[in-house]
Amino acid sequence: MEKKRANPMANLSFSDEHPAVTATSFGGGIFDMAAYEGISGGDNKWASLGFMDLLGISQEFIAPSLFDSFQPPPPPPSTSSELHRQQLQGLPSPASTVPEYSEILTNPTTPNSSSFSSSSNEAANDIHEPTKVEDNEEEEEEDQDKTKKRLKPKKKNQKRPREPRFAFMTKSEVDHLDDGYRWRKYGQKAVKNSPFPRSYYRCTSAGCGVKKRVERTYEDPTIVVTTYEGKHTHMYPATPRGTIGIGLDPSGFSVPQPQYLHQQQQQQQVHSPLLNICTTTATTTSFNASFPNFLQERRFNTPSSSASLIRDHGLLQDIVPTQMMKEAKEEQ
DNA sequence: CGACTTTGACCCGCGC
DNA sequence: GCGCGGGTCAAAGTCG
Repeated sequence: MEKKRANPMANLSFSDEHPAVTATSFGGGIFDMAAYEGISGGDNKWASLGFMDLLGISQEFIAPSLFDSFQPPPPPPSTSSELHRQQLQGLPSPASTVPEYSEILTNPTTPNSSSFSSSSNEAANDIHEPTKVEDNEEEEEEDQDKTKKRLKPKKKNQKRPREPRFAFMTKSEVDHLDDGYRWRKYGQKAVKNSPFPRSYYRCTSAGCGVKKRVERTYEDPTIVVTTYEGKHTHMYPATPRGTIGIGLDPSGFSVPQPQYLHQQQQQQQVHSPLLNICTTTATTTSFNASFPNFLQERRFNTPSSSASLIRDHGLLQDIVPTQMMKEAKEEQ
């Protein structure tokens, strides 16, 4: 049984064995967290920073246009798992605004280090609807011998187009980080050249075909590589797992507390100049997945520090180039 | 009892 | 064609 997925902060401890992450790769670039922490005093402000904060993206960048096709934002984060979720959604993190989440302030944790990459492929132009591969054919075959598995042969000569993928690395002891959506595990496979299996999850919402792969890197077992595939076709769950459905206004968007806004402004002023996100060649052709939207927007809006994007060919080594891993290690 | 995980089998694409 | 590896299915088991 997988008991790691619930998002308890207790499962995420980087204070001692895993000292503060000093470098985070971001799509091929390196985000020097050590410099950040030196400025910030090394406290747990990290836990209250959203990914947009880390990028130095102020709320001006989170214009409505940016979220035209975006998922509604989540409730305030209670754990780093929720920080993780907000990173996925490219949202500022309205941290430490609700008493229930005060534990986040008492845990001397450092943030997860995340490395993002995203990709698409030639067939990624129309992925707005979940792929419905099998329909009537299958029902007709239901009466057939049920002792055999896989009675429903997939349509031949019909390549199922791959959804664009969005992969990132997270330093976490928790395998399945709670990003707010509800996932059902539908498979697990041993990964070649890795002692850690790869888990396959699917969004449980009806009609939503978003998938998620979770695996650990064999080079650094503390790094979890999560790959999202597809786009959610539903609203953000009102009461996601392990979270409380608060902080959402009727439109589904969270309303930052004044305290949060103030905190964020301060942090941006201080930390934005420290971001060192190197630009590499972006080969991604389209971004129809939800998650990379902010990256794309970022690239156009802030040429001085654009996030780099890499293709995901479906394998870990493609998602996370070895060089990137080495760089991250050397910085630690 | 529903939701979810586990796990072995199966399907498919790809390289040889 | 064959073998390998990735991805998926679905029955059975587990949990709350």
